[in-house]
Amino acid sequence: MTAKVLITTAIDYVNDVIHIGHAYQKVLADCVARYERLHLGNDNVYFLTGTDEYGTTNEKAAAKRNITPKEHVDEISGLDKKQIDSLNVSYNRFIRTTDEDHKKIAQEFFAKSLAAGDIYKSHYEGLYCEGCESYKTISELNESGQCNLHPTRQIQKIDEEDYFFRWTKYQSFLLELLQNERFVLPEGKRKEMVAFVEQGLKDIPVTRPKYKVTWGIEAPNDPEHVIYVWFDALINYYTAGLQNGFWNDETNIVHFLGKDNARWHVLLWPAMLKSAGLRIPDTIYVHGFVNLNGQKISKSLGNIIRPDELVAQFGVDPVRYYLLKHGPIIDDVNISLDHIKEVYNSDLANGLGNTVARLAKMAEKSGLKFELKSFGSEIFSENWAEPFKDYRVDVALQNIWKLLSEVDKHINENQPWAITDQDKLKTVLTYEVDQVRKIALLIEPYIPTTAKQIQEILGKEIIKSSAPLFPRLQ
RNA sequence: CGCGGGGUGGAGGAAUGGCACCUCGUCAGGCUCAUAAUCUGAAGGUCCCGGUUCGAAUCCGGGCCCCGCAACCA
Repeated sequence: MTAKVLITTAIDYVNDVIHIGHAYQKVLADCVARYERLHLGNDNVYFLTGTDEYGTTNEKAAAKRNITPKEHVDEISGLDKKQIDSLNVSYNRFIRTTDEDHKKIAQEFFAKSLAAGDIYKSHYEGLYCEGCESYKTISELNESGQCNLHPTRQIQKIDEEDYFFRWTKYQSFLLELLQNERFVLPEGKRKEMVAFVEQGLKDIPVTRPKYKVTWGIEAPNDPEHVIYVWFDALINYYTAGLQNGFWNDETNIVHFLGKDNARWHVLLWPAMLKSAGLRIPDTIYVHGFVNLNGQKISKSLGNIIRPDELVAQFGVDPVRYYLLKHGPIIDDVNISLDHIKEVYNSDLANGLGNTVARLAKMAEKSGLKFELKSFGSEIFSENWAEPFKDYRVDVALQNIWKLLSEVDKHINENQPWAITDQDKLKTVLTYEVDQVRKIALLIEPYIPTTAKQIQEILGKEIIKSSAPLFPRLQ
């Protein structure tokens, strides 16, 4: 068992503020990070999230708004951070690829790969639409080879000098790496990746000429080039991990990301690390996407929901609870406000909140004292914790709710309200109070604020009832 | 024949050859500590056609339907 763990999310590109789909990933990683902190201790867990800020898109967006790229990315990154904070995500660092330390370390990384002979100069040939001002692949064009959005313009053939990364060199290394069943989770995604490598990789450009893009980290070997945005972005994990003592063999390194990012993280990133002679991550966990009312979340559909809007409506813990229980841990899922409300009422109001309320009331009425006990580390080998090995926070949560349901059953079967014998009453209520005290600990990774509230209500020798934790929604 | 995922009671999800399971909802009953709560019980299901098998949601063939991806949108 490794003693330390580094948990990362993908860093979000700042072309737009993150929405509820991105937020799922942060909450997922946060839940795992909080679990690991309970398990391994705060100092042995490092949790990283942040923003990816370079590239032409941002340079152009800034020009359009008549501000500098830096001003543009500062603004969006700040808004992203606010969204993530609204969900009570306990990152150790919010990294930005424009941070000074990252620039330096990305250049050093690039230099290592260069020294290994894996970066070479060549021509990049591609298609370019002047209307879109972006590169196109053949599949993006219509039958007559024109851009769908600008069919009147002639597609330009671009042939520029770029530095390329010898991705092909690492093909067999990657296949070998993919033999490890824990390298990519869930299982289905690993197989997709194997299939992709088997089709054959192609070396890719890792720099852009400065006369086209200035908003990037300068290539250490050539002041006329900047490092391609994806190459630099991946390095963020190493930037933070290295400086905090989490990029080493004592650390279990886990990346959480969405399915669209799988190829880069599973196939390019390990090849880059290998080339630079650095440690490869242990597990890349790939989750699905969130759909809203059966539709893909997108700007053009105009159906974007921001995390803080949901938090304003339901509260931070209910949103976290919902995402962790019903989020796209493997496959895509569909969410709706009605479903969130339904789950809020059944699991939180009728479930957890009601159980705490009925128990607190009976404990108060009894006038008894309930001694405090502490729970040992053995609780992490119990059934509820098992699914965390595969990051199945949803299954672990179901197991925790089974414990809760057992308490309700126990109350109904023993009818503490009808017990007149004080000793017997104490035995029954003590068991039930202790069970819920334990549950309050187990839910900390999921709904930390509520966990604290329950600990305040029940975590005392003299228990007093209090207002409902989750008032029913009509 | 570009690649891939999927179709399970009213809703959402499990189950990869062996009695179809869970949550929500619905219905009936119990209880009264609790937020119209909670407990017990019940009804209701494997997209269609064919095949393999003692046995198929699961494997094979065909069909219908949904959804992703196609090398920088979690």
